[in-house]
Amino acid sequence: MKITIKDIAKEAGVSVATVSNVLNGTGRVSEETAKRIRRIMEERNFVPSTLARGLKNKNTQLISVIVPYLKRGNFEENPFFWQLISGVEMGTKDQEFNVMLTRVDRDNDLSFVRMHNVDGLIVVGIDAGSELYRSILDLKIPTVFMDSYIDQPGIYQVHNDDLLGGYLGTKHLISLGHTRIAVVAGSLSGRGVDYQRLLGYKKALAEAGLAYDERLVLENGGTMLGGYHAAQKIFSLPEQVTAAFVLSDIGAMGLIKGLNEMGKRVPEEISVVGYDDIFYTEYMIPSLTTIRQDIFKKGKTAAGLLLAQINGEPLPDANVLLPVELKVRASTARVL
Amino acid sequence: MKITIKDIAKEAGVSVATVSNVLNGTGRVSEETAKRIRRIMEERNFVPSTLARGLKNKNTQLISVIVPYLKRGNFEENPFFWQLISGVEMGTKDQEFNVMLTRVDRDNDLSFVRMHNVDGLIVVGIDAGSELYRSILDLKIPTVFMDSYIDQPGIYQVHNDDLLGGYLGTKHLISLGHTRIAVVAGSLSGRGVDYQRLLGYKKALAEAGLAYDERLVLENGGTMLGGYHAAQKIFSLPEQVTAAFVLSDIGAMGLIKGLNEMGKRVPEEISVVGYDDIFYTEYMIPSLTTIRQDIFKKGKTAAGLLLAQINGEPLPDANVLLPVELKVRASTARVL
DNA sequence: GCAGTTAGATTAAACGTTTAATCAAAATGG
DNA sequence: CCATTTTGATTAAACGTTTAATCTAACTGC
Repeated sequence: MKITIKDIAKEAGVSVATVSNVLNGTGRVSEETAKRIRRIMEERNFVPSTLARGLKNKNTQLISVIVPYLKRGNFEENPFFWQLISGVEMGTKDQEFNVMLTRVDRDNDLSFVRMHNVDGLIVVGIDAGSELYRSILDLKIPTVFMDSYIDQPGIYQVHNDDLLGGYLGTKHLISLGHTRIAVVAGSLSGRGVDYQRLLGYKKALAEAGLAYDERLVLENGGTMLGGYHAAQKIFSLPEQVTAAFVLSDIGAMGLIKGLNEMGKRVPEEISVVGYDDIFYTEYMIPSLTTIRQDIFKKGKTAAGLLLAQINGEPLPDANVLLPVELKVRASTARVL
Repeated sequence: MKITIKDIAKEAGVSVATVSNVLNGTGRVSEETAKRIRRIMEERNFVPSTLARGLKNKNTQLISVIVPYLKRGNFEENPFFWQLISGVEMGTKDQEFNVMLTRVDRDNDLSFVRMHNVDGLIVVGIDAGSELYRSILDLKIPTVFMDSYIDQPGIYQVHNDDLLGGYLGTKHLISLGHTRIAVVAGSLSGRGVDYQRLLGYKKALAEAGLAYDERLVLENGGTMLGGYHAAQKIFSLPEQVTAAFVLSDIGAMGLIKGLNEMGKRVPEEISVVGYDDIFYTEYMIPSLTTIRQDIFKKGKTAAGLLLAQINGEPLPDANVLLPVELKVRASTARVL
């Protein structure tokens, strides 16, 4: 049924080794024979089995993106991840790698990596203190970490400048006259992206001579629903805030909806800044002021780093920091 | 390095065949030996190589979802696909299948299927007249088609009741007093979902004694931007419409944004109905009246059908029709 | 006590590649 | 013209499994 190297060899009247050699450009094969073999492969529509190849030389052209601990829905609702994965996919395509989708649950089960002999891993937003992190390192396969701020040498990492992002968003609000600015973070446990962004927030406050008030910092789990519920919380704060910096666009979407239902007008009564610049920001009503990070590019960069690692190429930099940018749209306004 | 069946065999003092037998529950192995082997496998954290397995018995526990011809961005922006893929993933997980992500471009390159010995395919929204469709059938591997309305026996298919969806959305608008209802379809070439939904639209019109006016039917390519641009088009129609039925929520999002910018108020001046019920419908402003199809379930169903096919189980039905439901929210109102 | 069955294992081939080790013939050089 | 090198190929082992074919010893029934 399936056409193998053996069939090609027989038809060309050579040994399988010769076919393998033209396939890989190894060994010595006369141009004449090579041409003939190539023609036959073309005709017969031959595709070498990655399985057999992988078995022999331990590579499968398969990489996997791991997004730890995200509950169902929680993962799907956030375009961030999809843009990321899409970027990864694009970054691997030219080298004929394929991307396997894997959600790793609390069970920390990574057996799929060895089962499928995955060549490399891209891990998003993991806590360096977690058991999963240890397990991943134990696999000893090429890995690129993303959005994890791991403080350990020899680890390949990709980040956007989260501190700067936190700073820019806050500064923008301050420049509009806001002084009481709530922060709605996804999760502040660990030393991840939100922690960095909060550092940026603090920095901007300090620069403007404003005091940091931790009561203004909320957590929403990075979900729409969390953002939605944050609306009420924001108005039960000790002192009235005039702006909110939500550390995900998805959360901002929920928050604005909540505010809307409470009769609070954005941006007239309260300004909102998001984070990520997902597809929908321009289409939201009002369109969302946000911190843009090029997620697609981030995915592509991580893929590049991973493939270089897999191919044993010398890496220019093991720690890539990508830029962020403030996108001012209609959800922020000068304070009255 | 990697621990194989051979290592287990040696440690247990048996042959590899015996280990393989306890692994698969085949052959005859005394309970005593089996226990010992199982313990050693546990201790050594043994994971059998899917590669070697696949090579021997031609299955790889790998399936692939194919979404044909979607341009970059166009794919990522629509949560429909992610929900679908997520559903597929969930539907395969218990059987230890993994999902490979593959975007097939105009080049119709399906070589990854044979390269990785993919066990089965889920194909979304393909045109039965296309070359790609032929190529897929030529692969002769288990396949489930989704949203494709293929008129050919022996093909496994999953749909939501698109005709009913088109009917319900239209009827809802009619019941609110609307008589001039624009349709913004993604693409009406071919006999796909939008065609079916349009049939439903026509049916509802006919039932209400309203004439079908094809000038009211627009195409937006199923994108946000397309929906956005449709806003102007709608107001250049020969006669004023009071409602729009957009055949994707994403498109509706764009349309509402466009209307908003034109100073048209939704739903006061124009009602909008979407289609899909993606995550964001409840969070949109106004929240979107739409036709709900359980996309996640659709993915899961397709996965079930595919796995049954792969496992050679008798299939209850090769043509599954899932229900749809009208979700009335805030984007539709009685005509003035 | 013996033929026949059964339980519990082993052997070896096969899956589709790659690759190191060989080999034969042709080309080269002095 | 012979020894050496080069060219163009082949052979065979290996990768980690599965599985049909065997084999041996123990058990069964009469």
